[in-house]
Amino acid sequence: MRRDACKNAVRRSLLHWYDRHHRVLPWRVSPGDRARKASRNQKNSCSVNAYHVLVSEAMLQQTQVATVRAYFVRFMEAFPTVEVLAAADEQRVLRLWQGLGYYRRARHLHAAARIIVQQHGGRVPDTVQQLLALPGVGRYSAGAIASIAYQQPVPILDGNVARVLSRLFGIRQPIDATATKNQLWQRAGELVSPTRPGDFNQALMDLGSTLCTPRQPRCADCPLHKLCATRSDELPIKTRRTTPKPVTHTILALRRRGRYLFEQRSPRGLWSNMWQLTTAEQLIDDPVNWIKERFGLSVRAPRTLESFIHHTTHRTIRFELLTVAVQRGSTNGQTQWRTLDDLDDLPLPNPQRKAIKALLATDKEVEPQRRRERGGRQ
DNA sequence: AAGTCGGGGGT
DNA sequence: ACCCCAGACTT
Repeated sequence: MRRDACKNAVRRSLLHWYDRHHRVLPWRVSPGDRARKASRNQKNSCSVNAYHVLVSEAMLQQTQVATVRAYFVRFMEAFPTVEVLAAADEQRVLRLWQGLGYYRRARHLHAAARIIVQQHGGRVPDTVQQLLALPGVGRYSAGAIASIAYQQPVPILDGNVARVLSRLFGIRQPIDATATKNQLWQRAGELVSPTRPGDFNQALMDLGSTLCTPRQPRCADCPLHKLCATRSDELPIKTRRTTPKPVTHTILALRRRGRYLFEQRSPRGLWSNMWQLTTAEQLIDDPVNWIKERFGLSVRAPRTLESFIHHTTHRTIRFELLTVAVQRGSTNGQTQWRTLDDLDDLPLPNPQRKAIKALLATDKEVEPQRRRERGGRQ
């Protein structure tokens, strides 16, 4: 009984706060817009944006709202409907995802779009069970799409919500433990508003990202202050921590008549299906021999350009960038010779973009010299 | 239950 | 340096 009263107070306070302070986001239909559309009796006023919600949720996985904004807008301009996305080349989808990270998400979203068109008549499914069957859609995303796009009273649990609920209820167990997560899912399920589930879930996330932040939460401004068991940043408790492993990758940029050799990475693992200059995921002591063995090409001494560090969650990668001039060399389906001013269609990981920038800088130095030399002889 | 998968924001 | 982010998937 007391728990029910508390529950209602949380819902009321949070939704009231959300109505006044919700963030305005490109993929979000504000409560006012929805009411206006409903009053005009527009068909599908909620379900038409389910595709927008699907795309945004894919982009937002482990990625901050501020980062996603521009990517979402560009993506929707390129692929305005689920049909357009389903018909697109994966290469183009990856290119629009370039720089966002976790590239498997893009391929999953693309595959999901094709399933939605082929098996669901182009309509994003509206049940958690059907949503969970889509690639790249897990428990969180299924709940988010069902509640936000279809007003279904189902919970969500992401990093924000876990932090807010752990503080609100004073949950002192580590939130990265499976048992704690299950407990939090249950509490979220009991708490979710039956009348405005989408707004309620988004309100929890907005609260977590603007007031109930990991450090220095603004408890004085919090609508749940009087209901909160913690009112500080002493919760949540986390246990997991991993230190990145230091490794070296060697980029051997093969150059032939102003073009560089690009190869596509494997469909699995890091930067899956993205493109790169010929790169070995180790330190190459003897580049000449390595090229001989790998490509069957005899080359003169390579030139070392630069070395730089790239950080990912699990690795600290030192990239060694070398260039090698070659006289010949073939291509197959996984490789292409490209000029550096014609790469707009190739999805490239950030460190590769950095390497290409360095190549462009040195080409600018080298080219005029050669031209002068040729001119001098003539 | 632990590991893998990116890159940027904030402190 | 470190933690965190509208997680999902594999092992």
